[in-house]
Amino acid sequence: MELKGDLSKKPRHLIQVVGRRTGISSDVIRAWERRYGAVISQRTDTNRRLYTDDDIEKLTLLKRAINAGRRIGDIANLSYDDLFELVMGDESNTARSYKRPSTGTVMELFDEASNAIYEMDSNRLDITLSNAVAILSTSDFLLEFLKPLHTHINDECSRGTLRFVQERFAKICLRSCLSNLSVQFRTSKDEGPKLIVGSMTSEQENLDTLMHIIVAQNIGWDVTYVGGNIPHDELIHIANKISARAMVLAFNNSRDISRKAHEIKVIKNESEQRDNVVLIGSEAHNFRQLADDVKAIISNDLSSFRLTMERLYGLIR
Amino acid sequence: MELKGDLSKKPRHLIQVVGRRTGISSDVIRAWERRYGAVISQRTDTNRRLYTDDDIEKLTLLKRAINAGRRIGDIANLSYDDLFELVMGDESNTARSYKRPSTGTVMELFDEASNAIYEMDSNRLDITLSNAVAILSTSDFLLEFLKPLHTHINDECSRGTLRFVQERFAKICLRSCLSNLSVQFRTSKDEGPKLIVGSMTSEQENLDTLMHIIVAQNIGWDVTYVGGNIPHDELIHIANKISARAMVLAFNNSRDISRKAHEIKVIKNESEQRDNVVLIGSEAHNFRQLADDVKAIISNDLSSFRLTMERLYGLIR
DNA sequence: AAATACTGAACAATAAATTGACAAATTACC
DNA sequence: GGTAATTTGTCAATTTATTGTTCAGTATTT
Repeated sequence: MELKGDLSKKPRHLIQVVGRRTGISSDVIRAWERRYGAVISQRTDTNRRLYTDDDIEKLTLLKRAINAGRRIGDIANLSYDDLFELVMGDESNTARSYKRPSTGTVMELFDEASNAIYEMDSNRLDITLSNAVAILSTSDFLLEFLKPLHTHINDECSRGTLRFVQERFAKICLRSCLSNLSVQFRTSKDEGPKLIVGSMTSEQENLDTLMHIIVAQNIGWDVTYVGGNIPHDELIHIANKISARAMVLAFNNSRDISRKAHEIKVIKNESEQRDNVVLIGSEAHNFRQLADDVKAIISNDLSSFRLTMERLYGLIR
Repeated sequence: MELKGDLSKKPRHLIQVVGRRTGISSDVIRAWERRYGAVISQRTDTNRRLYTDDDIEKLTLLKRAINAGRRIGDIANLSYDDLFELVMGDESNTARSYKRPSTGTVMELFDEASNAIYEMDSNRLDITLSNAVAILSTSDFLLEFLKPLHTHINDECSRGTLRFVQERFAKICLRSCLSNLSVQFRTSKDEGPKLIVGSMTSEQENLDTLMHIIVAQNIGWDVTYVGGNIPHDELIHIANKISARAMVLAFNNSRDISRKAHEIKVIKNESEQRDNVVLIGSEAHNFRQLADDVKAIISNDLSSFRLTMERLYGLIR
């Protein structure tokens, strides 16, 4: 079914909506129009700006170009296609040297979220989280915002500054935000290679695992998440059933190391795709030796996980 | 159950009810009718407005559209279908293609979801769930679709037709859908009375509890959910901290009945709002005697829970 | 009799447009 | 290397449009 018909050509988005979707403030959108004619909107009878879907696309490209180091004055009046070429070139060259959003913004969001958690104000926390998603790029959101927030919560809690119920409350909100994000990513048109994510018996669910899922989806993997406490034979079953190209196992609990090690071996042997098992989580390091033996991969943090999954993705494609 | 049966076409709801269901104040509903002809209601012989279920649906969509940044004047006189497209586009940040099955009865949706679970196809399950949300009214979605699906999963699993990993996979998808829905409901400006939802030590999180949360939000409660395994003193703390007007406790585990009974008493005594404690879940019946003594309320199912919470909401307002 | 609902008008709050100014950062130039 | 010019995001002041809320007066329901 084609959605890109009439609708996307129709000017129908208010400037605030465009601002929220592109992460560009309304002031800037207007300034770009005034100064460079970047995107010239239609107007309503009463002079309100109305944008098309294509306008939003172009603004998003402009933002990406700026992130890659371009200056708005130089690129504002390029055609969409030229802009697209430009961005593709820039992003492949500058790889990951793009400019981070000013630390001020992240700090403010962080403080806001932290206060909302302390006050247990779920509305405010939700709003702050979705603002952060809107303003930051996905990897900044995870690496610069959510991951630090998560460790902050854990620290405060073990220090006693945060009560148990506050921790639980916060984590439920974060989980909800992450699973929300994950669903949004899921509905992409072309199906990527399948990835199973889960963890074994005696391993609970964990927010970090969800963050890893987002990263993998961001790369293009089609993720199936099965949660924690899954017996290894069940993991093998689902992996074969949906023909997964890789499996991610999360370890955050130091109990039963030897049993888990054995089960990892079994998974490697019995699973049809033997190559790609990735171990993540704070306790994954326990399997370093084993990983070498059976050719599993260990990823210590989100960044290295991204690299790993990008590499695997490239190999499979 | 017939989806668009006779009942839904019959004008039968007073404006007050519509206001509570949609979260739009009666004044605003009238203003929308007068100014933009948003929803033109039937009238009784004596000029009272009467609304159909479909009217409520449309108003709900209008509210969602406004949440997404639309202005009522621009969208009020769109048809239901156009409005639907609009909202779907707005709520998914990227214009993604929702297919809208025109004849999606509950049964078809149910089968589709059930198959997706067998196949462990998370994409299909997600899409089916969001279609169900879109097509059905909130209470139909919960009562006629999700609740049956949930029990179906449990049945199949205990019968052995469904593997453990399939159950877990399905429940994670449902949880994600529910928490997504809950966040969507949350973003209303006017703050309702606060409600704490959680459960005590040795009580795990449960999908049914999430469904109850949606129902409460639907009525107008401002829900703070803290999950399972929360010690009773922590529950008291958060209730007082955010000045909750009521507390919902979920019981789905038959262990430690007497300890829990004692803790309920403590909560009733020490909490500042003593009147409103509601016990839900499959094991809530164990506290029938106690509930009479300390004036707590027991709700066995979603429907009775809705009534209870509507009554409480009315008392507080 | 009290609560709820209706109408129409007035009011208040919010959001947007326009214009101009400012400051931080970058670039150009000597 | 230092200074001037340019670029560009942000903000304030003012005006207009939109929209939720309130109030007064009347009618209906319980």
